[in-house]
Amino acid sequence: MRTLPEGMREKVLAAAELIADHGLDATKMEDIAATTGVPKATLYYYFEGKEDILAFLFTEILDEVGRAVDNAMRTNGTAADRLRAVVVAQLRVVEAYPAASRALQFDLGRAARTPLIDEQVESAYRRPLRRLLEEGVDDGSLRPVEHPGLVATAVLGAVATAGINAIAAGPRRSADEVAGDIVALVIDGVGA
Amino acid sequence: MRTLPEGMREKVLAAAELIADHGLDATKMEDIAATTGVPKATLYYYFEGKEDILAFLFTEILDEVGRAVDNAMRTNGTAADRLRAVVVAQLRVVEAYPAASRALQFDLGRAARTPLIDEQVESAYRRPLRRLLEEGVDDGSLRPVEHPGLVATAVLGAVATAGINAIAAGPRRSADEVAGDIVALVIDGVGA
DNA sequence: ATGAGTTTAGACTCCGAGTACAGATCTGTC
DNA sequence: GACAGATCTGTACTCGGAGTCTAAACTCAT
Repeated sequence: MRTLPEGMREKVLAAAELIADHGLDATKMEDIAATTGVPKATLYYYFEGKEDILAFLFTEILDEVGRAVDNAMRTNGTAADRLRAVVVAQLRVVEAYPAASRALQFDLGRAARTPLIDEQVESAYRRPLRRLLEEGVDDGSLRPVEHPGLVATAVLGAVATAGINAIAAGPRRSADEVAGDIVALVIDGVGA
Repeated sequence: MRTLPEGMREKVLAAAELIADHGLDATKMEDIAATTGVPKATLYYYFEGKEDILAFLFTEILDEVGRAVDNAMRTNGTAADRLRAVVVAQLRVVEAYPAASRALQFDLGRAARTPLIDEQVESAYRRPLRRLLEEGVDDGSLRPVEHPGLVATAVLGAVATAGINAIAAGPRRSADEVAGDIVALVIDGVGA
């Protein structure tokens, strides 16, 4: 993928909606050209193909998540406090990029097969969560778990699934409205 | 889709592995024919097309989840007890159908866009969870949450994501090994 | 004005989904 | 056994869309 010129980024981001609605394979290059306003030949000049466009969209949103999570990790307070902040940060990105988030969930499988994307998911989502779980044991704000990696994956699944299906789709709630329940689930569970 | 004759079901289930590995669109009808041993013309005799085969796979696994969850719901004990049983039941199905589970996650978007499949996800996963959350408030075993539907989605996301990525893929742990951490997360959270 | 990089239209190749159909094989019925 | 109908399968076909190629137009620095 060539580096995009001024303005091209925003145009191409508009393809997210299309892809989220129909899935990548049902989306024709012609359609992407039509909705983004970037001619097909130009798309092929900048991107390797359809998958590359999808990878670009994912990279954009995962970069954003990475930055937001990084900031949340830097706040001071207990690990539990930072865990709350990380979850809220992730939900806010879903709110900011609803179409790309939906596309990401829908074409997750493809995403996971691209090593670069996979690594981004790892570093933006799973690794920080896992680190927090470990730090929380040290500072006493979180309880120890048997498999931290597994629990990190579960938390990621909970936040992403709920976020996407309640914010970017379905009831279209705000991130803040959703955050309470999700944070409470992660920290306290649903037990009485 | 015509009703399948004796033995055809098992053969076609073998396609799950293929689809889970490469995704549906990268999987050629010829490939499915080759790995299942069912000739392409015969596949088209029984199924409308590729999507129909995928829908069949999803329906099979979702039926299974539906049955397992149903049984778990029928056990006696508090809502919290049954919630534990439901989560374990869902993890066991992932363990029993790893390839189909991976395929489901891989082509999640397609599943969500197919009304019949979507309804099955709803009735096998989300509705029971939501009902348990409500019953748990009544019997005092679970705490009330603001949006039960949202929390049900989050729990589904946690269980499915962790199950698929730790049982059907990645570390390939057993359902029982994974269940402890996941159940604990859902009921008690990770807070100290 | 020249040349390098960018942008685009349009025509082309190639692959794979799905179709058509005819022949083969199986199943029951008289 | 012979026939009718359904089931099964090989082969040849159409058609749409991904990606390629080329050449022309346009931009912009020197």
